[in-house]
Amino acid sequence: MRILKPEVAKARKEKILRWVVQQYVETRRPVGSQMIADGVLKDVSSATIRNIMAELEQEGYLYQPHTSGGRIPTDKAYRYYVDYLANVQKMAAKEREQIEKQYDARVSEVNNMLVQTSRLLAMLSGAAGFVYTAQVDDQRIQRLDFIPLAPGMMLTVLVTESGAVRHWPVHMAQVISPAKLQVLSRFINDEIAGHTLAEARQILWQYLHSGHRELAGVADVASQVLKDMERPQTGGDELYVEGIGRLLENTSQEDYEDLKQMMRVVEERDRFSSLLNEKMAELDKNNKRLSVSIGSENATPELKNLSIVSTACRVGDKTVGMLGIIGPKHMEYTRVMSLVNYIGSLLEASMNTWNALPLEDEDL
Amino acid sequence: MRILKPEVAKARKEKILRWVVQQYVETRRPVGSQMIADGVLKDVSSATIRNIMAELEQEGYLYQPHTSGGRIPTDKAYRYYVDYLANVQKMAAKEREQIEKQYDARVSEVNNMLVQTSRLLAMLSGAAGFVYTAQVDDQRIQRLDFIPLAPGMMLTVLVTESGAVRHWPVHMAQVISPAKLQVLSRFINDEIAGHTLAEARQILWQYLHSGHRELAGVADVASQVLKDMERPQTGGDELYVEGIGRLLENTSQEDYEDLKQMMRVVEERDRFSSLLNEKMAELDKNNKRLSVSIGSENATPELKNLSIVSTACRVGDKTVGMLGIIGPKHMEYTRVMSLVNYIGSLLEASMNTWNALPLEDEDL
DNA sequence: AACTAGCACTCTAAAAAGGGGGTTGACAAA
DNA sequence: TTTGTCAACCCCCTTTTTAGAGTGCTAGTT
Repeated sequence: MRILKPEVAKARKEKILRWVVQQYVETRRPVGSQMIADGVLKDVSSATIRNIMAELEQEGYLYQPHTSGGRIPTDKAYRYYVDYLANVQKMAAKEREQIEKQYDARVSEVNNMLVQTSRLLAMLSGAAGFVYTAQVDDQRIQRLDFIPLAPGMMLTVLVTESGAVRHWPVHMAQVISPAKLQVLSRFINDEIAGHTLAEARQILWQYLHSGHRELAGVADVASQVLKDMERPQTGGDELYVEGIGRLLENTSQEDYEDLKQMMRVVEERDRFSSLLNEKMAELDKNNKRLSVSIGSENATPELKNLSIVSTACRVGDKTVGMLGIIGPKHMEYTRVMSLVNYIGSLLEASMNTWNALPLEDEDL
Repeated sequence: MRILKPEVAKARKEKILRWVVQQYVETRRPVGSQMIADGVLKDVSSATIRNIMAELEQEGYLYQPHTSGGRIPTDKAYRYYVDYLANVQKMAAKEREQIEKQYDARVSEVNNMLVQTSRLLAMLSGAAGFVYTAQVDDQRIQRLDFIPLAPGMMLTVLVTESGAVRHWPVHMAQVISPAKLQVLSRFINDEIAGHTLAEARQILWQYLHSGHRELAGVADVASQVLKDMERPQTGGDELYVEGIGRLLENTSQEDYEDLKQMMRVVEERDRFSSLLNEKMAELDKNNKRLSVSIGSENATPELKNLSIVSTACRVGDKTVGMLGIIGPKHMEYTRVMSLVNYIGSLLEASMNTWNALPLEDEDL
């Protein structure tokens, strides 16, 4: 009689778990003991494996969709797989290079960097890719300008340090002269560049109420602008999702229902963006970058059969957005994780170079 | 034997055709002679109807998916239905009112009018809604401004008369001072407001080459700007598509394949937008507003099982974009057509009020 | 104790078989 | 020109059968 050392037993168990996950991801069929015995544990009989699988089922890593006919991984299994088993491999250098080339080509050729990035994510992952830029409220402002459109109307244009541009029309109570707008714009940009929008409001409010002399002539306009800046949706967030079609293609009809539910969540942008905001906050708290939410780990029950792999984007010390992919629970986590990770770093680099060259004083 | 007057015969034929279309749209099942006899032509036997249907099949309006088991309308039948049989009914006043209320609520509350409009289209039609704004090349410009970001970089912001805003970053060969940008911006806006982008290029080029004195100090910047304005994608088009999820929900699994193909076309924005551009040109040529493309009438074979109902948006005498819905071939054309028509008029009105109040000279 | 072999049982997915319903074409009669 | 009738047809739905894969259990082996 042999007594198995605990480590050996554990290693074998993990090996089986990993194999079940990988096999299931690949074939989309429940995995049986026979298959494992034939495939990866040739020195052990299927009966033994059955016993171990029964244990794994007890512990909540596997379950049988029907009494007899193979087992499939639970969310807990995926989680374990992602955390312990899928060693986050660095991407092959040549693959990295190829991605970078595609990225550069897209970003330089077309102006909308974010859309292009989400498309690239979708293309390379075979799932849907998204890029999200958070509310600009607590991002540092690079410029804030006002473009006169009509006597009672102007366009406010805001540029953050990460290069995000927001613009929105503002109806003014009274007629304002472009000259005044220019004075105000210059004043504001001198004072608030580098501050967040929230701080900017504060600053402007103080100057206004202390009767700052530079603002004397334009107090009326300034107060209008301030009022506009206080509207809740000023500088709202932006969300791009691309490649839903690709997701449809890589998904069999069984998952049709899941996809419909996902679409419902994604198309109600608010739902999805608040989800991402939570993720962002959590990553910040734990000082991590990459987040993987598997099935029921998602806050939204509609996504219980999908997974989201995402990464935070930071400019300076601020998290300004997220990007990632959303796809079926049974995805190639290792590949997708490194992909998201890498493209995230590319986008982050783009955003950071954007404000690498601040305006010099003498230019102003 | 009775001899039927030709008009009567024709009327009956049309009645049957109309009924087949409507019935098929409603039930998604092939329509048989019995059903017609029971439903709408009670004074005629099913055998007679069979004969007439055989004729209709000969003429290419109906076809049988299998030898025995009802007939379904061909694209030609839908076309006939749309052109002659579906009298473009005006929407009921109370429905119009309701739509307008929703439209106003959305457009005033959130700043992105176009996204909101396409969502509304999707919601009310049960299909996917889209709004497209064409290249701004031949739209009249309201404003063209330059925002300095860094010594060698600025953001160009363009506002058309229809209120469309485009912005793109420009890398400058040399360092430019914001002061120069302002001079240039003022000059440009004085000269080109009301002209198209193409004309603006022309004008700027002439001034530059004739050594206009106002441009003397800023010639270097001006030539850079001109160069940028000549890039082909300057002021490209914009396309919003919303409600794909809704389309999924209202579509049975039979059409799964069609939807995937559609997604492929729509997600390759260029494909879809060039399609829309063709439609726009055609509408302009025939001086029409509403366009209905049924199945194989679409230029793209991938859309052979879908229909597009769209309408042109004009500001002044220029067509600046399109909007509409894309959905299954078997849709309620009458309803959708009047819906698209009406929402189109709402958006057009919004765009036209945008520039109702031009800046007065003394303000500049 | 740990593993294996074998067996009876379970369950599914796919194929095969069966029936009901509705349709068609043809033809003869009105 | 229209109608009534009828055999043949074909789809779709349900039921049955079959093959296959997997499981749990038990007794035996190492």
